[in-house]
Amino acid sequence: MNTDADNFAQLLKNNGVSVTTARRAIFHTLRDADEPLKNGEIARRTPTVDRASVYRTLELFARLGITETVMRGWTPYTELAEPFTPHHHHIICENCGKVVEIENDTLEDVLNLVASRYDFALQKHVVELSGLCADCRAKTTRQAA
Amino acid sequence: MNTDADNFAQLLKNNGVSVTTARRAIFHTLRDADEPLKNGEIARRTPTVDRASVYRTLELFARLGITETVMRGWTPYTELAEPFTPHHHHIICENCGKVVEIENDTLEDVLNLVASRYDFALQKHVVELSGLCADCRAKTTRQAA
DNA sequence: AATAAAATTGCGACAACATTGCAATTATTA
DNA sequence: TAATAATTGCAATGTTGTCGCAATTTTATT
Ligand SMILES: [Mn+2]
Ligand SMILES: [Mn+2]
Ligand SMILES: [Zn+2]
Ligand SMILES: [Zn+2]
Repeated sequence: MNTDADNFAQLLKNNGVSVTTARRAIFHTLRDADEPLKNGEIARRTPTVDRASVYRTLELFARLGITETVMRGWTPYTELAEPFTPHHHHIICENCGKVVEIENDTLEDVLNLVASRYDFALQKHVVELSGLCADCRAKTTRQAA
Repeated sequence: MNTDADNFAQLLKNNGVSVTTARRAIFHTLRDADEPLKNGEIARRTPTVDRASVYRTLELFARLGITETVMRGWTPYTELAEPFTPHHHHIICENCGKVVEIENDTLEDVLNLVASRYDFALQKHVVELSGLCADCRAKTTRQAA
């Protein structure tokens, strides 16, 4: 049986880069978070690693596909990707900030279809939805009355 | 007949904010661009307006739905939205950087469906695809041979 | 286990990006 | 056109991301 940490180390080796304590530390920060984090927040939660190294590492992780980065408002958020988290997207409540993970095969299929219609071989995609959750809708409706 | 500039002024009035030269200038910069721009680039292309005001204005525009902001790499890009541009998304070639605009109703439908499945009333969505365009695929294949 | 070579890190300085309070200016309303 | 309210520029400051280089850590080799 393989732990995530083992797979992570293996992945680094396969790509010919060193397995270091800094990289492990940042990986753990990401592992512990249950939501995408701002890059600065990753640095803050990994005080043993210098900020410059955090950025270099996040760039490496992104290049190796260990992480994905999405935009919210004007801020990039990073979280673990495919090998360490099932592929998913997010829908965020504009009112209360609640974040729900989305998994939907039809959506994935349509994205591939669209790409091929424009003669592209799809490699990556970003999908971020936002709106009002059921709770907030209920509250808002009540207020309006 | 209504020009975009008229509609823009009207939209501001409807929302109870002033129609100013600074706002018009930034709107024109966006109007003239044929691609999403980095926020700093918007400031550079609108030298008559102070950078601080540019940011305040972009925030206002985003709030009123005049613009949309999408993330590329770790950088936010802004462009005009719905009332001033037909709703669309982008697919970008990872190799040559070519940007193609996407319009696809099925995609829009699926997004709404997915949102409602998670009990959200969809208000906004970000979709950005990337991969290899036909040209770059052809070149790459040839090289591999 | 010890060593040499290579890769990564931290440091410190810096540049770019973004935000803020407030006085001066401009837009709106009457 | 005068009074009021909203917006702007300015200038200072915070935040985020980048870079070169010497010190440290990792890896490969013995
Ligand atoms: Mn997907
Ligand atoms: Mn859409
Ligand atoms: Zn909510
Ligand atoms: Zn291409």
